[in-house]
Amino acid sequence: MSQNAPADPQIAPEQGGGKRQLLREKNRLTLLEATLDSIAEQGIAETSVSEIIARAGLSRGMIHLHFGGKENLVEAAAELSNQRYYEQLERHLAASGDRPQDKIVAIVRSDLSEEVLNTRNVSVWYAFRGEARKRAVIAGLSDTRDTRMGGLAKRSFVAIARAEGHTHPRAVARDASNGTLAILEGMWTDYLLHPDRFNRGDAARIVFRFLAAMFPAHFNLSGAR
Amino acid sequence: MSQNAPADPQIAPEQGGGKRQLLREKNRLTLLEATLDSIAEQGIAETSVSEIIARAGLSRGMIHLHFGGKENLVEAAAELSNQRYYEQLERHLAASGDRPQDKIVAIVRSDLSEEVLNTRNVSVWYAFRGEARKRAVIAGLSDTRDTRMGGLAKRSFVAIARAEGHTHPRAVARDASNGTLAILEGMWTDYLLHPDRFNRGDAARIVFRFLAAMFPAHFNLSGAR
Amino acid sequence: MSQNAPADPQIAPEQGGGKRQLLREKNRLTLLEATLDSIAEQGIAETSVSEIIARAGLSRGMIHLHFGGKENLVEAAAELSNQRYYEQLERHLAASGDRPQDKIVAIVRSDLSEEVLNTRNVSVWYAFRGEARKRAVIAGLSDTRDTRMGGLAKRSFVAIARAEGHTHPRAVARDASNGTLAILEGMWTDYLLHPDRFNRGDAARIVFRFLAAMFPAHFNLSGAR
Amino acid sequence: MSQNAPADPQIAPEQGGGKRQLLREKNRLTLLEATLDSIAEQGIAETSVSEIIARAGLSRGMIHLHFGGKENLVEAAAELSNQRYYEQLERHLAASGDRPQDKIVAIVRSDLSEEVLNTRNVSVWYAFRGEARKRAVIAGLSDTRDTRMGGLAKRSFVAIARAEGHTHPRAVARDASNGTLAILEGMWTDYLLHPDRFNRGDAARIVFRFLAAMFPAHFNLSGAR
DNA sequence: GATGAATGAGTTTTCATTCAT
DNA sequence: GATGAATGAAAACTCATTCAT
Repeated sequence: MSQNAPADPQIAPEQGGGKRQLLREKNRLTLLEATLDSIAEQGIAETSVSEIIARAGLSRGMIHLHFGGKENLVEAAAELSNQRYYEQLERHLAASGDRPQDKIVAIVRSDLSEEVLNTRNVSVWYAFRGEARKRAVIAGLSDTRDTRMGGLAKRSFVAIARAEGHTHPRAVARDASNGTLAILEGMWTDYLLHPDRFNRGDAARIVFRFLAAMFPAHFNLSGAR
Repeated sequence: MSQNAPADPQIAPEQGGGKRQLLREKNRLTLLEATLDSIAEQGIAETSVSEIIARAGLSRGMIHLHFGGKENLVEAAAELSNQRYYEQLERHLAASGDRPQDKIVAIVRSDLSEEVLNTRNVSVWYAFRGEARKRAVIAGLSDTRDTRMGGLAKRSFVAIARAEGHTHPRAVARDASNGTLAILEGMWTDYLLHPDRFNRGDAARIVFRFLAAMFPAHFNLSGAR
Repeated sequence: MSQNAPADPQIAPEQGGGKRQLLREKNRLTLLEATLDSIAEQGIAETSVSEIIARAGLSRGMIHLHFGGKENLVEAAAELSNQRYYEQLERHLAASGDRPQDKIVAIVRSDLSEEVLNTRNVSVWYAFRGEARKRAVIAGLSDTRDTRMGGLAKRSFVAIARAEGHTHPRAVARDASNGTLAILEGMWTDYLLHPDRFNRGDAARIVFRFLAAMFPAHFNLSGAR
Repeated sequence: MSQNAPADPQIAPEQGGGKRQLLREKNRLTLLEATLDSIAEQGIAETSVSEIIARAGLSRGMIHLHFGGKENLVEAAAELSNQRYYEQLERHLAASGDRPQDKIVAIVRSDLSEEVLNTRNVSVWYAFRGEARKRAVIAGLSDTRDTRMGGLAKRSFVAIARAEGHTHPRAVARDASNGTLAILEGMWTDYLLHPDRFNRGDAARIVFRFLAAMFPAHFNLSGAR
């Protein structure tokens, strides 16, 4: 039953708690990963406490010990998933050039990268979306996305639209920003429903097909100028 | 063994027969509507049999009498929702002009219309999406969408791309079709997460901003030429 | 659903009810047979009203119309089964000789005959036995068996024991009678548990092996002198 | 998915461990006894989970915790009942002499003893018999009986038949063995249907009346030479 | 008289949570 | 701190019976 029982905590009782603390953190993470795995594979409804602890190889009580209940655990898992999404985004942005079109390209590339757009993430993402209406915490995560990513995209597109000489650069930029993020959303749905026939290259080309049409001086089909 | 095979309503819906049959059909529909209401408001996980019958004002046994179980009921509800989506689409298509751009406009208008894109539908839609990975029937519904709607969109865009003189009209059309449907998907997500600040006009304008950029001879910001 | 619907009773409404009465009786019997079939194949617990009407091809209400409820139907089926058992026994007795050993042979032959000892009957019999403790009516049926068959067997053995010159013919006869009926019971159990390897000839030989040992002047291994 | 795999109690029943494990085992047994009581008094069909937990004074969930469902519980109860039957038999055999006729006497005595042949056991036994056709596990228990007990009886009778100078000792022994076990079966049925007028002495005498007739040098009416 | 849709009490089962060890 | 046996409310489902047609 407890083959994966964590190392005996009695081993170093007066060492200051450092090891203990580390173990705690490790168990916490194991539970979160097990939860995300289960949600990805079984869906939220099928993700029971028993399922989670079986995957984590930890004891039943641990969920309440660490998270105070299943609900909190699920929300923490949503937050973890969201946080990882942003870490990837920031990584891509950090590695990108400074021109506004570089930022847009980085956003698109990140959103379609294997690290972000994969079966597990997409499954988890849509499972949480299905819960968004009922769970404030989960709904809130998407807002963060809007704020951080939407703001950056919009600012970038304003610069691009100005450079392209549009008469109403702000209006164009707002639509371009919302539209780009919407297409990316749509690509995720496509991946969800057809993980086998989905193709990252095709997805990127579609996005840039639209962007190139709108801002020919800044984008082309290959993804970046 | 089920008490009654859930009678196939298709068998003899209009053979006169009478009040009995009609009432039966009405009850069936009441259950389906109650299920969709509950899914929209509580999510699939919270949609219990008790919840459904309380909303429907019908008896507990009826769910199993008509559908053979909760699972089948939920799937039938998904099918009903899907079917209604298509009815709206066909209505818009029937009322549209015959030019290819008219068809695209009809698709966009239908997808963003109040009858289709409303809180209830979007909630239900995303709840089902969260189940798609686990339920073949529900996943299948989206395929239908691809087939019927995707096919029409693609054919329309091929004609448009040719008329615009694109060198690779089929490739352009394929991307335009997938991209347009992807944006619409994204708009639905936007509506899901921000039903209050969502604006149909803005959404349509964003779509047509992209389409106008790509096919300036066929689309403009007002939605149709 | 009602493929086997009985002939329309409206056909001959004022013919004096003769046909109607006949149909009633036929439906009653169809229900009883369906009940016995179901009990034999599924056991009493699995024999639901739905199961019975599906087998009988009759309507749900009919059970209450004819028997006033499932319980009565099951008891009527038990009585029918019991009655048939006696019919076979009487047939064998009527066809037998008049000597006491002929009667014993007839009882044994009847009890081990294909018409009496077959899968359906044995299954039904043991299903009812399992209920005997709870259902007075069913328990009562076995008493009848004791009375009629036990009485005949005992009287026959008294004559046989006297003829064999036993010192306490009544005591011997009582034991021989009870013992013979007990062995036959045991043979039924054997058939229940091993219908494939059961052999009627072996069963008869075992009975007569015991009887021949006890009353060598009246019985031998071939079953009758 | 079950919350806990129903822990196999064989795994570590005597490893010290402690009160926890002991209590668990006690609860398991309490459930089994309550089940047997209920089956004996109400029959299998009336033995609901509610009935069992009311008798056991334990919680509803425990049945699924320990056995994974009612079906398994009933089968475990059948096994327990069977096992106890064998324990009594072995006890009688161990206390018996070594001569073959002593073994036969021990089998008969055990089968008719108060510890084995009592209202509860007989009711339970016949309830299970009624299920044998549907439940492989329960049917299998009777096979064990055949194997262990039938083998011993047959071997004993072969020795007896040889000593009595029978020309075909093996054939005689086989019939004597099957016949003896069949009579005992029949005695159980008699007890089931007439627990009040059943008399152990009479039952034993009937058995030995047959055996004495067949093997006069080895058996007499008092039960053993 | 016959039908079968409807009922709802009662069944089995699930599962987040608790808490003695 | 960690464990996992125990709990019991609530879930899905069954099914004999009723009764409008």
